[in-house]
Amino acid sequence: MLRLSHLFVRTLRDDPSDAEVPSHRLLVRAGYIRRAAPGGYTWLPLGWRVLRKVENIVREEMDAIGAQEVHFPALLPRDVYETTGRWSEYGDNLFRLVDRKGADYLLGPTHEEMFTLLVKDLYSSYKDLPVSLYQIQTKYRDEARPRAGLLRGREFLMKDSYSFDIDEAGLAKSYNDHRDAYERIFTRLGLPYVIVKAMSGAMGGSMSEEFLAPIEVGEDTFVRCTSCDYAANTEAVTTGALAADSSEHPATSTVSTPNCPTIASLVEYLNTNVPRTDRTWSASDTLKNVVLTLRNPDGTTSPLVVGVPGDREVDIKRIEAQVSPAEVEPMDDATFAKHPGLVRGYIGPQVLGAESTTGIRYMLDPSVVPGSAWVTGANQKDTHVLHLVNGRDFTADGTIEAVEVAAGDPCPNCGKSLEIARGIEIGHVFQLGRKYADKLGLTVLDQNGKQVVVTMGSYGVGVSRAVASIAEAFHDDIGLKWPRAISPVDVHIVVTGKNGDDITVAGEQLAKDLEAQGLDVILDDRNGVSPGVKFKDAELMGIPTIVVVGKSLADGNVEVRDRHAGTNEAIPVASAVQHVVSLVRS
RNA sequence: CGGGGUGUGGCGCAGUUGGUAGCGUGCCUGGUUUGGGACCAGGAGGCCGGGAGUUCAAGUCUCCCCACCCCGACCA
Repeated sequence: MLRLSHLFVRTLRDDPSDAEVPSHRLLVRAGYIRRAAPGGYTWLPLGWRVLRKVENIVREEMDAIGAQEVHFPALLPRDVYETTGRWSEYGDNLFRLVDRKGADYLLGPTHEEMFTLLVKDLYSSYKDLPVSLYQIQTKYRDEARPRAGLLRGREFLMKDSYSFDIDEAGLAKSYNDHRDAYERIFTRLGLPYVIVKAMSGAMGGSMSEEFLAPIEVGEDTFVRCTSCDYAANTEAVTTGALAADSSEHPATSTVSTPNCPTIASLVEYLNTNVPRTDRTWSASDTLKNVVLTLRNPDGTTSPLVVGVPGDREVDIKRIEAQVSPAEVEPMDDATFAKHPGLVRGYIGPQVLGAESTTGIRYMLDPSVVPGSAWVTGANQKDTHVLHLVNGRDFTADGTIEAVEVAAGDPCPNCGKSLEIARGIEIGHVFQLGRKYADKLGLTVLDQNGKQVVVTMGSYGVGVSRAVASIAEAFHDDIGLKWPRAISPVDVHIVVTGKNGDDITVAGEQLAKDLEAQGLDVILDDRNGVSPGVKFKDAELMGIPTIVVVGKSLADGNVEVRDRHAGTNEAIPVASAVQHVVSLVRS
């Protein structure tokens, strides 16, 4: 029994000034967590209970698919991460330290290497596979900007697991097992989620999906279809097959377009001086050619021009996801000047492409379909060309998903309109493939005695982040509202009487009886605290069922309040225990 | 790393033209209260983020640094 007269907790009347998002504000105000360091939080007794409940649900579901828990040191030697190149590649986000002998160490941000080496250490036969291992441990990342309390810290609790299989079919099964387990985990937590397609990126895998809690304060932007069940991270959105433009277009013509440095001014000029007969020109008739620099992992760079419709923005992150591990940046002025074939503001595809005069690689967004006609730069100042047709008048080196996805874009699955939403990444399932096994030499002998490289999957759940996400999903102006599965206790009893009177005696008895039934109870037995304060605290702390033992005891009743529904029901004292037990167990 | 903001008792804040710090809340003691953050009285609690400077005198002015929050960049 947690007696509020002794529980180590202090609720705050005011919002802490450094907290912005609801989960952060309320978890601090209700006495669940305290900030202890930049991006680091102390878990107080109530918060610790919630965290452990989430952790246990995750653990049970991992065990249920046959995954086995292990525990690593947080302090890891440099050489392990050197082998995979991550000591340098991970960059500033890695916490590095030096021991007394001058040896380099790091605090684990994620544990692919450790798991891979652990399996290599012990297993060497196909007969040992498949196997899935997991850990629930604190991860350390030196985030550039920790924010939003628990949502992005520098130290956080995460469950990550890794599957090891001999072949693709095995990996697919391990992946699906984890995916199913994650669905069960988030369902049990009561946390709404959306599964979105994600980019596998530099990790070199294939299948990758994120579990997002659709919450406004989330940092991830994703799209979902308003009609079918398609959902994807914005970087991973693919454009559906678009029909080629088969219409007849006029021959190309060059026009003088003085003082038209922007798309808007160009369109205005055209409508005034070279109007179309069928309709007016618009930004979507223009082809915008964006000059980028590709920075390869070995340090070399190469230019890339991407063509998109003039009414659309370019999404560099989306491009980057497709050219990974290369990085993409806008071309700087100095580099631009080294390409005399490029005329700033008047770049056209006639001089672009591997076979062209400049030899600069040229890629088109798929929305620039074959056969479509465009207004674009004529590669000389103050001059544009009209009716330049893709395939007739120029050829690109290929297509690349380049435009910033916008609400209203067609769904690649069903063609209806997409919407944009925000979410918190609470889980990620991912087919890693053989990248780590290759680099670290994790092989086993197959049935023919031949060495084969093991294929891996990687699967994460942010445990501490899930606590914050649930707080985001379930709260109101006055406090938290925990789902039963992770509430720190089952029932919160408010006793409004004075020490030793009938009311406090009845409250004590009810608490004992409920506990005897196996329920966890908070008893607000504070003496000399006014009922109003007790009600406010109960609502702030957010236990789903609040029982008030107070003035209605005179009529033989207690009040049973539902924090989620906001209801208040008078229940006879005699049946109170049974009533509450059935509520909690339902 | 760029832009903006804030640092003053535990928490939330005020502090004017420079004159040696105050309010609310919380905490302690005594008393009165007890169904929606009660009341009275008396208390404890502050190196005003740090450093350097200007001045007879700095919370207040100047310079430098640090921390935190927000936006952006970044983010398995």
